[in-house]
Amino acid sequence: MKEQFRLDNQLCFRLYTASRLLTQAYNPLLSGHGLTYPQYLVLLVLWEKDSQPVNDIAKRLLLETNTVTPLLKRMEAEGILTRTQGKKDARQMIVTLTKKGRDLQDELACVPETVGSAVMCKSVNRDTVPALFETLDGLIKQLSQR
Amino acid sequence: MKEQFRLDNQLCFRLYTASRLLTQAYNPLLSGHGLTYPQYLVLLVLWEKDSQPVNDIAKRLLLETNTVTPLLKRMEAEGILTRTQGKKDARQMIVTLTKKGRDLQDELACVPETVGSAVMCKSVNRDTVPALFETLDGLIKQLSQR
DNA sequence: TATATTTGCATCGTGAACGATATAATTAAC
DNA sequence: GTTAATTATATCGTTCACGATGCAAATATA
Repeated sequence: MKEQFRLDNQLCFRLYTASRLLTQAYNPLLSGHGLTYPQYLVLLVLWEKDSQPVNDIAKRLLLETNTVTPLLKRMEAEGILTRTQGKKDARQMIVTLTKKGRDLQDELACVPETVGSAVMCKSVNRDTVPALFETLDGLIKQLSQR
Repeated sequence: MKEQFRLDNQLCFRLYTASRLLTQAYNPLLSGHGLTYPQYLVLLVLWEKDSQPVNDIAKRLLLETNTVTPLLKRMEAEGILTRTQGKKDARQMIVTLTKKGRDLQDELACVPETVGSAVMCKSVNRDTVPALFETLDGLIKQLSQR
C-alpha cells in the first residue's frame, strides 16, 4: 500500500469533507428562509453589489453560468430577485434583488456569527484562521489559473 | 454592509471553492478510467482494507449510506467491485474489489503526484501543508461532533 | 416466545456542479 | 453589408449530497 494513496494523506478529501460539513452547518440556519448554501453565496454577492449580470455573479463565485442560471431561476421563483434583460446588451440578464431579497440580510444577520462560533475550536481560532485563509487563497489562485 | 457578510471574509466559500477546484483537477486524470472523484475516494478506502460493509465505507468517508449506495452500484456496474450479502449479518452488503478494481491502483499510481505538483505553489508547500492538515482535521472533528 | 426497537441498506425527490451543446445577440473581418 | 467569430445565457444529461421515508434483519424487552 502506497503512502500516497492513504486517505489520511489526502488534501482533497480534507477539503471535500470540511466543505460538506461546514455547508451542513449553514443549512439549518438557511432552510427556514427557503435558502440553500449556494443561494446564500449569491445573496452575499448581490448584497455587496446589486444588479449584476449573470456572468459577473458566476465569475465572482468561480462557477459556470450553467450552474448559476437554474439557481437564479429558483431564487426568482421564490421572489428573492428578478432577472431582466440588459438594456445596453440584450444578451445579458441583469439580476436584481427584490425587497424580500434585501430584507433577508437583516433576517440572516446572526448567521455568520452562529456558524463562526460553531466552527471555533482548539485548532480553528483567531490565531490559525489568517494562515488558513492565506493558504486557501493561494490554492484557489493556483487552481483557477490553469 | 456588514463586514461579516463580505464574501472575502467567508471560510466556507474558500473551502467550497478550493474543494470544487481541486476535485476538478482530479477529474481529467480519473475520467479516462471511468471514475469520478467520489468513486476514487471509495477506491482509496477499499485499497486500504478490502471487503467492507457499506456502512463502514460511508463512515470512513463521513457520508451517508444513501449517498454511497448508488455510487457503489455504479461502480459494480463498471465491474470495479462486487456487492454481496453478508453471511453473519444478512442486512449488510459486503463490498469487495474485483481484479479490475485492484488493478486500478497501479493504473492510477501517478495521480497523487500529478495532483500534488499541480497544487504546489508559493502558499501551498512542504512548510504550510502540515499546518493546513492540522487545522482542517480540527475543523472536521469539530463539525462532525454535533 | 411474542412484541418493540434498533440497525443496515435502499428508494425517492430536490438542488447543485459541470461537460457538452444550443441559441441569440454582439462584434470583428472581409 | 455579409459573413465569421465571439460572447451571454440557457438546456440537457449524469453524478453527487442529503433529508425523508421504507423495509427487512437483528436485537432488546416483556
